[in-house]
Amino acid sequence: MPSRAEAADMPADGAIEAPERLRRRASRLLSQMSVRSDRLITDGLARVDARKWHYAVLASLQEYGPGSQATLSRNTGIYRSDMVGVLNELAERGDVERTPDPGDRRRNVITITEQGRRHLRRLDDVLDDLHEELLAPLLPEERDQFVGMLRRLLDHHTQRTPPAP
Amino acid sequence: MPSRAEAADMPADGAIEAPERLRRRASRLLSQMSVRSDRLITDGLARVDARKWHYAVLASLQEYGPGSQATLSRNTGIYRSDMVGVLNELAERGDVERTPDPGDRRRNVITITEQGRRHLRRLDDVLDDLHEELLAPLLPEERDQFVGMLRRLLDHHTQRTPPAP
DNA sequence: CGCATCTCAGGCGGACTGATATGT
DNA sequence: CACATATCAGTCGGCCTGAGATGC
Repeated sequence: MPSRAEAADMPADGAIEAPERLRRRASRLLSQMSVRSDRLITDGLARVDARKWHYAVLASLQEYGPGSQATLSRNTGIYRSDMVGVLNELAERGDVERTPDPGDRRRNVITITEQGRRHLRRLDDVLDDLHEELLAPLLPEERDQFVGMLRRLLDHHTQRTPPAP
Repeated sequence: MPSRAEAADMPADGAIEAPERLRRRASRLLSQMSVRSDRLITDGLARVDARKWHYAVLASLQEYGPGSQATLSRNTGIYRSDMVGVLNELAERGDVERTPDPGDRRRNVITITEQGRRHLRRLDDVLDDLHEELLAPLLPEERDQFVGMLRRLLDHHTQRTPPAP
């Protein structure tokens, strides 16, 4: 399935005009932009028959080496429940191998294959292009600022806040 | 129901560490940040028994005056299909009134009530606080930059791109 | 006629929870 | 025993499609 309606139904697209009040709220901009970004990435990866979860897992394996599914889950932000399916797909494609850990028989050790590495390189290129499109309106320097701010925000909200001793 | 697990299951939360590669991708940061932002806002509004859609509709009515559901849908980005339910809730609470348009009998004219205006003011205050929390790590000047960039990105990706004559 | 409006009924995928079996 | 791991089943709300009834 390629794109979306493009027709006489959508509200957000075709965006005639939005109240200035709403256009000031970072939360709204963030969620709307996230939807569009996700679409761009998902569609773009679909064109080369890939999914973003694949990229996340392969990148994590490349960077940290083989690991258990739980570790992968922590590194990528994919729920353990969902990780199962992602790894099934990747294993089916021959991008990773799943073998029991001899040292801890609860675990599977996931290893990236040579083919997985090739695919990762490919996906990195595709993603570079897609991000070029995504961030097109920003100057190179602004892109860095933007990414930097997002990082800081994310880090801040990723810390455990509740328990204050 | 208030918050989330907070316990020994989550992957994204508790974020031990994420591959640098993934932490550079604006699309990922965007979507993760959007999830957290959404949560903050949704939970915060829930505490005063409100939902973000309510705010969007009330703000639009306040800014542009009474309108049809289709217009509201275009202004807020809420699908017409979903608008029905949102307006039912708002009407039930007495924040808006839905009356048939005498001039065009297909339409309903939605009008904000005095109570709706009060609630909108209240929600604006709540949202100010929540955004203070959301953007806490950024300096005031950076917040403006951040919002400005998001706007530019959103505007860029909101234009109809496909049909190039 | 073609088009817009309101409504309901549903699909789809992502973020999550819970339970279970296994093992440390 | 408390805890971690892998798996499966299923919930929930957001985004979106489609179709029907009414009216322009």
